[in-house]
Amino acid sequence: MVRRSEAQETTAEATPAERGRVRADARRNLDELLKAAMKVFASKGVDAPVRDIAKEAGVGVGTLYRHFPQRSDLVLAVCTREIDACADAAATFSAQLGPFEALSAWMGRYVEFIMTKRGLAAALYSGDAAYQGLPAYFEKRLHPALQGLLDAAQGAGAIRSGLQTNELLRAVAGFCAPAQDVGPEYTGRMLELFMDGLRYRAPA
Amino acid sequence: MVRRSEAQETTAEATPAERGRVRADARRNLDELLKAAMKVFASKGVDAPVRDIAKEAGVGVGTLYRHFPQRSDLVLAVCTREIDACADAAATFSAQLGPFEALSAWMGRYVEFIMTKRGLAAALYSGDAAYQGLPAYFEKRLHPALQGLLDAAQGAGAIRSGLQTNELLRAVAGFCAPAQDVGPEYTGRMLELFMDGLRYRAPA
DNA sequence: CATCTATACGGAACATTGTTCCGTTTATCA
DNA sequence: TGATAAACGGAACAATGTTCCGTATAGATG
Repeated sequence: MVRRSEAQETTAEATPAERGRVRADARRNLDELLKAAMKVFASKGVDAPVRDIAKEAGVGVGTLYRHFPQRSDLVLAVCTREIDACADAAATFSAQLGPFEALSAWMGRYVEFIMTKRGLAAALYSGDAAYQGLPAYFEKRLHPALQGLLDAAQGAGAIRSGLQTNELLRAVAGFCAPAQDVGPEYTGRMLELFMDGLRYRAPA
Repeated sequence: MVRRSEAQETTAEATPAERGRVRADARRNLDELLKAAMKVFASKGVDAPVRDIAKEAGVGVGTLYRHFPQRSDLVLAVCTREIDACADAAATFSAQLGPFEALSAWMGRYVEFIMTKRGLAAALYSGDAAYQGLPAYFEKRLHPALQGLLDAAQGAGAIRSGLQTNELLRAVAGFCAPAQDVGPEYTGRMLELFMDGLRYRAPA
């Protein structure tokens, strides 16, 4: 059980990637792999075979393992990427919509994110050391994103106050978890209910 | 994806086991397998290889599969058994200890149960159809067990009222989940804190 | 443009599992 | 004691993560 991707390198030699000179095909393949993994994970869950991902990316398994020494590294990379995307969507919605609509839209986006991660919760709770850092990253990126939206909506008097940001994230993720077989209408209805709850005792 | 262990048999023929005549060695091996699985799951987590369990039981894999057609059936059997044991402990504690002490002791027992199930949460959240029924069984057995202890302790004025039984079960399981590497002192301290909370505003 | 070399690539081969199959053993009964 | 249905053991198969190494190529150099 060796920890990879440590912060400090023990050798003085820098790898090519660290010197900033990466061959074009290498970078292209890395992108293809991430795209492919995102697609395959979404359709077959995070337990999908590596070979499927390599094939989808039009690449050999050797190449996959060159970029992601362990299967879990790939899962990690995809998750990080999608957490980032979800967090960044908050700013977009804020800029384009009113406070409550932005909040509501983001919650929908968040539910979408959770739903594409069938089996991820399993990995997180498995105690596998490879995923130890994920919950912290999840919190680090998603908490501020939601916090901003909540503050704006509360400032506008659109929703009640006294809400715990983390609890909202957890609750929504929670009621999505058992929704794997029941259709997407379920999560839609639940989220709507939830959002209505938020504005039930709103000042305005 | 065929559902096994259906309630109704499609054929009129009854298997020997159903007629009540089971060979002695078969029953003995089944017991050995369950004991072995409990031990191996506890030490290596529920992802332990079937071969390890068969070896621990002193039995071939064929025999294991004769009794448990799928790996998940064995996991299921062990879980059911341990849920039962945990639920039954409530009555024992009630009979031997005072209301609060019984509650406290059972909570300790419950934490112990949760902790031995490293990786079980993963299985539960994985969406694997084999484990669909487990959460319901968990609730069915553990909720009444805790409810009785709470009622007794509340009746004696030892703890506050207005508690949601399911929430307590969930919360305790929740703070045990991330405790896989940190020593058992952590869960001990947390549970103590938790129990103190329960009696903080107690009538007596 | 030709050549050279570090880097990356592909996929066969290996290791670790879950699962099946079938020849052998044995408990039970007459 | 012999017959036989039931159970047993473990080799063999299949799926999947991971490693290895011969081959191809991007990019630098002359």
